Amino acid sequence: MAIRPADQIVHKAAWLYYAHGLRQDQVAQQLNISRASVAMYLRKARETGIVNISTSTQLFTDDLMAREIEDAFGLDAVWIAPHGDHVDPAAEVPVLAASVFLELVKKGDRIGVAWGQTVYAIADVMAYADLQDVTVVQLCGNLGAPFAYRPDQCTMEIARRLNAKGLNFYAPLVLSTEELAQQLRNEPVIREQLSGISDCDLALYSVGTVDAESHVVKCGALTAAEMDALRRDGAAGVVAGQIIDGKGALLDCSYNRRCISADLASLRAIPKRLVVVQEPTKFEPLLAGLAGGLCTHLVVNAAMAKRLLDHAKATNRSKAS
Amino acid sequence: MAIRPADQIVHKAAWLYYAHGLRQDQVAQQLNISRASVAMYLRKARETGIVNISTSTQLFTDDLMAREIEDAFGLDAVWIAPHGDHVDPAAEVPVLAASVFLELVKKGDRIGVAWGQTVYAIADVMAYADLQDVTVVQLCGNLGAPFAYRPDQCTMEIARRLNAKGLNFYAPLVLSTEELAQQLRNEPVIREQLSGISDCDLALYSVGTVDAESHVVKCGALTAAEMDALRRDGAAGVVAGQIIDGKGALLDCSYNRRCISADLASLRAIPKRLVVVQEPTKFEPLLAGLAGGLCTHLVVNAAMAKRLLDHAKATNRSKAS
DNA sequence: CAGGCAAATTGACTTTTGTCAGCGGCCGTG
DNA sequence: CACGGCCGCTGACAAAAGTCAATTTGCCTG
Repeated sequence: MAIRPADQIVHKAAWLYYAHGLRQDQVAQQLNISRASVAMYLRKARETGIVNISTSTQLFTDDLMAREIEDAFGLDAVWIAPHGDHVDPAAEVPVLAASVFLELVKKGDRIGVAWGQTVYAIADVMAYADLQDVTVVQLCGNLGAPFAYRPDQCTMEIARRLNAKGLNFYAPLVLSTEELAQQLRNEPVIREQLSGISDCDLALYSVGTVDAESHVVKCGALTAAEMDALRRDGAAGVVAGQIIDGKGALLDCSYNRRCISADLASLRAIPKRLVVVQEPTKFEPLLAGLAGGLCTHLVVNAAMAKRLLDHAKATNRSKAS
Repeated sequence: MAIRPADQIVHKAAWLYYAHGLRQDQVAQQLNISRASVAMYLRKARETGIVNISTSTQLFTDDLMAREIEDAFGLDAVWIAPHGDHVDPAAEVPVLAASVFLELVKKGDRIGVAWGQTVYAIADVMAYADLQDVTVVQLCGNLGAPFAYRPDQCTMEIARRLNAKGLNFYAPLVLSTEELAQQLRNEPVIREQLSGISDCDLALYSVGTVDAESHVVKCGALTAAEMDALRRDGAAGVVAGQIIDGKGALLDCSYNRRCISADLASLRAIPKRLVVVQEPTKFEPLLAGLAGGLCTHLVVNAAMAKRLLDHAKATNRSKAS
């Protein structure tokens, strides 16, 4: 991607301002344009990722609790969003997750992205970056639902923010028969996408609940009654559109067999698996995901962190006795 | 390195301001401090690398000339600083080099740094970063000279800017006898440092001239007359305090044998070797360095770029004829 | 525990930056 | 070639950020 001539001036302004530390009026003088234009160009530079402003997320890993969770669950890194000592507590987890995500991405990476409200919220607050040789791939099939957090939207939005290539997935998440799903999985286009998943360097997803509030129910992939039945059969959470049991293994059910999504083994083959959980109701699903080794890097809020730790301690005690 | 409690507030302020996009007065309100303090903390955050602001250097690689030089000399990447269409043309190369350097550094890297005016100028304008697991190692022995750009100063300053570990080199650059140099090289402390050089992921250096203006002459390691003699014997440039011939090989001379510095083979073992050249007089030395494969990434100004290209074309023509 | 010193904090002021309505040029169209 | 719509630029004003002297706080010492 060659720089368009129009971007040249944006780049120059950004360079003089941010790299050389000139003031806007000096930049304006230098480039023979008005200062107002400089201000505009600078905004554009920030929105394009020509200029990158990032904040260290160390504060949130430095928590003692984060260390304890890392140890208890064998994770590589944990970030804990403190509870509401600031204006918009709901935004804290996504904002933190977005920063963490950008910290984990490297040039040339291939990134798998699933879907859900949380993932979309992260995309929405993510800073712009200029990672042209990065590829963002969709981890699971699509839903026709009119929600903004559809798999393709999540992938596209993140790709847009990073200035990266977005690789979409042109198949429905769930089909009506197992046979059709199998056939579709064998289609070259789909097969290629699915087999490319294990080559990712980084994955981003949340976990879903297995109740009437679940996205797969809200999007019409399953009825609330069907979901209830699955829960009685051991369903504990949803990852990349698929239902897992309490141990984090794929639940043996028709729904999963009709699903076109990333194989759990492929997910586990991705070295960095960033899981972000926000809602308190997602405690059990998260435990399932952790048990199944679907997570190496975790972002949660303080309340969830506490529950995780309490759970780990309780489990240890019962083991010891 | 645990975060000191004093840094906590700096971090929080930076987080609210840069990650959440609050205004300074809102941050002040949130943290129950005055806005003036917030402004101060934010400055501190930038100076500590808690907040990172970086500008893409694409503009400077996108030049057609840069591509041509890459091809002509087989380099991985070339950046060209445009000539003085801006206030401080002398600062352009160091500022660009500093940005490029920061773009090339990755977490966990080991970085070799040589010395010289150019290297120090780069360190001096380098943005602050928070790369705690990075190690900066000094590539060559020290000089007692009262210049700011001594090897240890260069290493230390860069380490300070990156918040990295600085590994200094406690030996003189040149000794009076070859025997002593050899003995010193065999000292465990020194040997360890020297053998660690090839493990670097990135090296930063410039090349020096072989005249009375050379740093090794100005610092008293060689007299102007000795340097003259060496030039007649084929000396073409100075890299990490050592003298190389026109082909970029170590010149066979007493000075080099008395020198404690990075073995050229070790330098070549470093995957990314960033060479930065500013002064026009360094054309021949640069050619020598390029010929010796001592450079993979190059930052020069437009005038130097032109000379390099002209030289390459001339060489090609004479080859063809 | 008083005194003194340095560092941190703040209120008030100045400088710099963000914004937006309005102006002017450019291009496609009738 | 005139017209209208659109885009990008600018001037002027409002908002936000930077700065600094004065003051407070915390801390060490005698």
